[in-house]
Amino acid sequence: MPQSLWKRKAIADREEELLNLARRMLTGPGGMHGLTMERLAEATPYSKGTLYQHFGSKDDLLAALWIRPLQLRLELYRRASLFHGRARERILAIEAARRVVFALHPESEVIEGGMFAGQGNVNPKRAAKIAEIAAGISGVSLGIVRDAAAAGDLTLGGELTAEHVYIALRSLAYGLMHGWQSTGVLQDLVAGAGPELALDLANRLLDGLGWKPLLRDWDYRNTLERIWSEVFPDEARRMNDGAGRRRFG
Amino acid sequence: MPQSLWKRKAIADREEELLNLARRMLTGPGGMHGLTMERLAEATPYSKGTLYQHFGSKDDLLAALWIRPLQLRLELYRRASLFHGRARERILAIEAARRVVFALHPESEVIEGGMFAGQGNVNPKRAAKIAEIAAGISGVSLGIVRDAAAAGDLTLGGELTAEHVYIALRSLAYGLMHGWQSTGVLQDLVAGAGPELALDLANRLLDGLGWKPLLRDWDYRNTLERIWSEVFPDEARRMNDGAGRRRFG
DNA sequence: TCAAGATTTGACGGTCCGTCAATCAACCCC
DNA sequence: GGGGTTGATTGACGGACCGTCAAATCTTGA
Repeated sequence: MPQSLWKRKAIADREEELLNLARRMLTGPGGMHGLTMERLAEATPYSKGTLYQHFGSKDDLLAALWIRPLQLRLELYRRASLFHGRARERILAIEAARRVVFALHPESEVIEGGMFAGQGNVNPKRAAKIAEIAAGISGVSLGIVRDAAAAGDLTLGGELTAEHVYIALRSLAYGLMHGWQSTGVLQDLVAGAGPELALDLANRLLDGLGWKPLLRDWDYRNTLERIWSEVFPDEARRMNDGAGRRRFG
Repeated sequence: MPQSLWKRKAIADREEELLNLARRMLTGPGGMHGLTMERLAEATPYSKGTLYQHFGSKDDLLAALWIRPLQLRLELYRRASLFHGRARERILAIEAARRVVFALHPESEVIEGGMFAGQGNVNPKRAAKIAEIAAGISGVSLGIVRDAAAAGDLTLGGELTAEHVYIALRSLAYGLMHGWQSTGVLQDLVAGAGPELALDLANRLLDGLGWKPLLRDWDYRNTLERIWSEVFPDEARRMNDGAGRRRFG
C-alpha cells in the first residue's frame, strides 16, 4: 500500500518541519521562553491538536529537539575517536567535536538547561533513544580514556577512574559553555575569551591528570590543525559561515 | 517614631519568613516548578498582592533568594583567602568554600539554572546588589591568582590570564555540581563519586596550569585537613548533620 | 456513493503570573 | 472621641500558556 507509505512520509516530513521551526524559536530571542506550543501552531498551517499528535507534551518536543544535536555529537565523537594518533590526541579531537556541536546547535545548551525542570512527560520511546545515544557518547570517550591507560599514557586507579577523567573533561566544557552562553555573572570575564579557551584549558587539565604526552613534550597546535583539517573540515567551514553564527576568535 | 521602626522590622521579618518558605519550596520535590507565587501565598497568612509588595515578580523573588547564598559565598571566600599558607593552598580553600556553599544552599544551583530564562524584571536595587557581591566574589579569587603570579608560583601571560584561571576553576566546579545535582545524563557515572571529586579534580587542574607547588611536591591532604579544621570548622559540622543534608563520602 | 475509520480542529478547563479597584487599618489633628 | 488622610491588604480579574476532547473534516475501501 504505497499510499500509506506516502502518508507516513508526509507525517515524518511535517515532524521535521515542526522541529526546524521549534529550533528557530528556541535559538531566537527569548530562548526557552520564546518557544510556545501556541506560537508554534500559529507559525504552521497546523493546529495545536495536531502538534500534540507528534509530541505528547512540550517536554517531549524538547526531547525530540535534543535528539538531533545528541546524534550529531555521537557521530562526531565516533569520527574523532578514529583520528590517527595518540590517545591524548584523540581525546583532544573529542574536545574539538564538543566545540562543533556547541557552535552548530546552540539550542542544545538551552534545552539541557531547561530540561532540568521538566524531566517528566517524555515519550518513553524517545527517552530510551536519548539514553541510548548518551550511553554511546560516554562510551566513545571512555574508550579513549581506557586506551590511554592500556597504552601506559595515563595511570588510572585509586582516586582516578576512567569515569572521573571523562566527567572532568565534560564538566569543564559544560561549565565554560554555560558561562559563555548565559548572560550571567562571568559575562564580562568571559567576554573576549572565545571558545578557543575551552580547548586550551582542556589540554591543560589533561596535563594535570598526567595524561602523556604532556604539553611540553608534544606539538598539540599541530595536532589541532590536523584535527580541523582531517576530521572536521566541513564542520569547521560551516562553523565559520554557517547557520550557527557566533563569534569565534 | 519607634512605631514606624517596629513596622519596618515587622515587614523585614515577614520578608525573611517568605524567603525561608520559598527556599523550602525550591529545594523540595519539583524544584523550580514547585515554587509558585500562588502556593507561596497560600502557605502564608498573606495574600498574593502582599507578596508582590516585597518582590516585584517571581524573577525578583528568585533574585532575592539568590542573594543569601551569594553573600555566604563572598564571606566564605574572604575567610578562605586569609588562610595562612601558599597561594595555591588559599585557592584550594576557595574550592572548599564552593563545596560548603553547594552543600548548605542547594537551591542556589536551581536558581542559577532557572535564572537563565528570566534575567528580566528584577528590582534594579537587587540586581545591583547581586552584581556587587558577584564582583566581590570574583575579586577575591582573582586576588589569590595574582598573588600566586606575583610570588612566582604561577606564570601568567600569553594565552593564560588571571581571569582564565578563575574561569577554569569556576567552570569545572559548576559543571560538576550541575552534573551531580541534575538528574541528567551523567547521573549514573557521577553516582558514587562524592563532592570530594571536585576538590581532587580542581587540584589536578591547578597542576595542569603549572601552579606551584605541584601535587608531587606538597602534601595537600594535610592542607585540606587544615582548611576544614581551621577555616571552616563550623561549616564542616553543619554540612554533615545540618540542613543541607546530602550524601558525602 | 456511502459508511467506517482516521485525522484535524479550536474551544475549553486548569494553572500560573502580575494588576488594580475596593476594602481595611493605622495614624493624626481637632 | 470623631473624622479624614494615608498607606497596606485583598482577591477577583486579564492574559499567557499547557494539555484535552468532542465535534468536524477528510480518507479509504467496497
